[in-house]
Amino acid sequence: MDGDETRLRILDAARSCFAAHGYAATTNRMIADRAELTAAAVYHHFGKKPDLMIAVHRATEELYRTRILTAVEAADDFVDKLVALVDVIHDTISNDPEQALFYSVARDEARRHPELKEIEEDRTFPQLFAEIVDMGVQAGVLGSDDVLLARGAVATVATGLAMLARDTTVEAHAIASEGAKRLLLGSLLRTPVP
Amino acid sequence: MDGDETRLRILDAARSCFAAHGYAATTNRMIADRAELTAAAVYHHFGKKPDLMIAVHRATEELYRTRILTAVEAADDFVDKLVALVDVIHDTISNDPEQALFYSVARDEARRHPELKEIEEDRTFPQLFAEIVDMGVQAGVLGSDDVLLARGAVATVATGLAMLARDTTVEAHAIASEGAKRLLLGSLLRTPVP
Amino acid sequence: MDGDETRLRILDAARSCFAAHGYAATTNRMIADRAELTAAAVYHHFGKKPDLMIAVHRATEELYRTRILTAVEAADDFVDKLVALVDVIHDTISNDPEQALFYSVARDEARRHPELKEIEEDRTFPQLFAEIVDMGVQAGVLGSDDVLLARGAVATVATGLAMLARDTTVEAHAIASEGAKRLLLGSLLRTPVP
Amino acid sequence: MDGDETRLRILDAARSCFAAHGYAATTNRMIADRAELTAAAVYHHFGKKPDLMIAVHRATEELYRTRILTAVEAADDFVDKLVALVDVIHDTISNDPEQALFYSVARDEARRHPELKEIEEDRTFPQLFAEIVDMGVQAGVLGSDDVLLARGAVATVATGLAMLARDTTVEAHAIASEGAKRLLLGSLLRTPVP
DNA sequence: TATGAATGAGTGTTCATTCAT
DNA sequence: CATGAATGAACACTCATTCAT
Repeated sequence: MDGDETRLRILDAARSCFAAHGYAATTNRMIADRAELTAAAVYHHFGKKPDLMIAVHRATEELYRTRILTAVEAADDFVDKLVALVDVIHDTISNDPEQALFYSVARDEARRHPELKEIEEDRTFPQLFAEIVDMGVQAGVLGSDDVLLARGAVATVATGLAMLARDTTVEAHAIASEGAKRLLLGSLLRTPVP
Repeated sequence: MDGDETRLRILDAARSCFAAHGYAATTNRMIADRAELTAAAVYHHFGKKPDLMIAVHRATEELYRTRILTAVEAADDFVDKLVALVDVIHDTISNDPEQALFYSVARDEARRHPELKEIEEDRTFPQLFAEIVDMGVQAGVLGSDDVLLARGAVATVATGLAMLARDTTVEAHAIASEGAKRLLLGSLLRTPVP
Repeated sequence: MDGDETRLRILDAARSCFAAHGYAATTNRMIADRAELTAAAVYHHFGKKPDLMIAVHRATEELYRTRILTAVEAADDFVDKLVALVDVIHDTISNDPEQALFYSVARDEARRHPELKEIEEDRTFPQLFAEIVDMGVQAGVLGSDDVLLARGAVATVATGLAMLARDTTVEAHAIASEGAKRLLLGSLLRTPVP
Repeated sequence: MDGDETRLRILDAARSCFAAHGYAATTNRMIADRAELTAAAVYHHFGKKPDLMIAVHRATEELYRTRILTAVEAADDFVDKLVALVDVIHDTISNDPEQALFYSVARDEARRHPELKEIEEDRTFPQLFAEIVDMGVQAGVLGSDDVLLARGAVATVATGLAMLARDTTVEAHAIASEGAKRLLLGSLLRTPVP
């Protein structure tokens, strides 16, 4: 029996359950059933419940991070990088809304349950956004005194898009994404966009 | 041993706990401890856990509704009514952020737990906003064909302010409230605001 | 408010509930509801649960005892007394089967719950039957060496009729009663019945 | 940690407790203690309380059915089959009176608790008796128009013997069994028994 | 006389977790 | 790698009982 594939099945199942029912209301059996396994098997692979939650969070974040970085690095111009950033966020959310839902649920639950503090303290996205903003500084399109402001702006827009996904249709989200692009391009960059 | 006062203490305690820990993670003992009572006493007054949650929700809503209606009706002009609406929302949220937090948590949990469907189906706020918008129509400041649009706008702004309260400082919320006023006045009314 | 009538209402309600659900499964609230009172009121009149059960038992027995004695004493001949005995048992059971049911349930439960030992130790019926048999001895129709045997026979027939009532129709019970008369008259008495 | 043996221990413990205290007064911890286990372990094997009660009932019935059928089929003549039937009932009851007690308690409780309706609806014994009576018809010793009557007679005698066991000594039960045989043989069969 | 408020002890049940296999 | 058996701690909820009013 393939261990890696099993781990993936468990992660998937756990993400669905946590997203749908929250941390406290999700039982190990629910996850195990969904993954077509025993609860003991879940333990074998991920240990205790908070560990599993953290693992799902890490996996989700890792996936996001890779996708975003890849997309941003593929774009040449910094302007294109920002556009690519918003696009990849929108695409990811649209293709798998459950992941976005899990992500925001995880943030909520981390605030409540001390055992999840690793999630609360996680800095993946701030760091990622800082890296992206730094690209702009190095390209000379962003003033170094605007760095903090710019990071905040990128974070706000990204978080906003993620939150929006909880109640919005795909179409509305697409429109919001367009708006987000305008916002980022228009207000952040020195050189006005044609 | 005053029944009414005890009921209030339980409602308060329950609101705090549900807001802080969510529905599933809140135990009846937590609530009882906070209200300085036994868990059995909570049952004596409110019955089962979902009933208590619903009671808290109803009480919160009732309070909001009364406050908002009173404030709006006290204002003469429709423009003043809108201003009063935003102000009272901001004041309420600033003075007791826990209530606002409970309110949004309740909505989230109602989606997850079928026993709470009474909360999900509650229409207090849409109706309230409809009433307010109707005042505008009767005052002649709102075209009757804009009614649905206006209701949506008011709802969006109100919900937005409530959500904002989850992560924002009081000052930032005050600023956002000002922005909200501009938005409502500028985009809804026939007669442009000077 | 009339205390005596209330006591009767409680006794009635309790008898029904105990008969229908047994001792353990009957709650004080059930009884109180049926008597249209509060559980605390039940306590006011009868004290703890076993006390109430015992009170119902005593009342039931007292009623039976009075009825039976009256009927038996009204008959002149000893033969007529035996006939009257069976008749009054049959009538009582047919008119209020719930009482008969309660009676046998009480016996069962007394064996299980030590708090009810007063019920188990009760000797009302054996004594009653002994009294009746003694009438036969004094009348010279029963030999004094047959006394124990006769008491046993009367007890068996009475108990049997009571038990029968749990699953039988009124008609069938009437027939069984006739049979019981034959049995008693034919096998107990010295002088053969014409 | 043998699952099957544990299940048997739980069934035994549960039968004892239900027989002694009735359904409502039997707690899961009592059963668990008697089986030298935790209450949670009982749940692991049998689920909820009614399920356990039903399982005990089924097991008891299954055992009875097998024993009776085996004994009856082993007898050649139909007369011998009837004798074997009474004998096996008497033996079973004498050897393990608790089982017989459980059986009658289960019937009583099933009438009271709707969750136990599976027990009330059970038709194992009527069917079994019907099968036995059919053997008599096929052997030509019973007229086909007496089938229903014969089934009733067998059922009555069997139930009577079971009920008798609740208050009688083994010796008295043995005598009653002899009487039961006479009754069945004398009144049911065409050919008179010598 | 009758009630509502309050409690402590318990009940059935669930669940995260461990462990031998 | 995966499972079934087992547990301890907890949870929602109930109930008999008391007491002040």
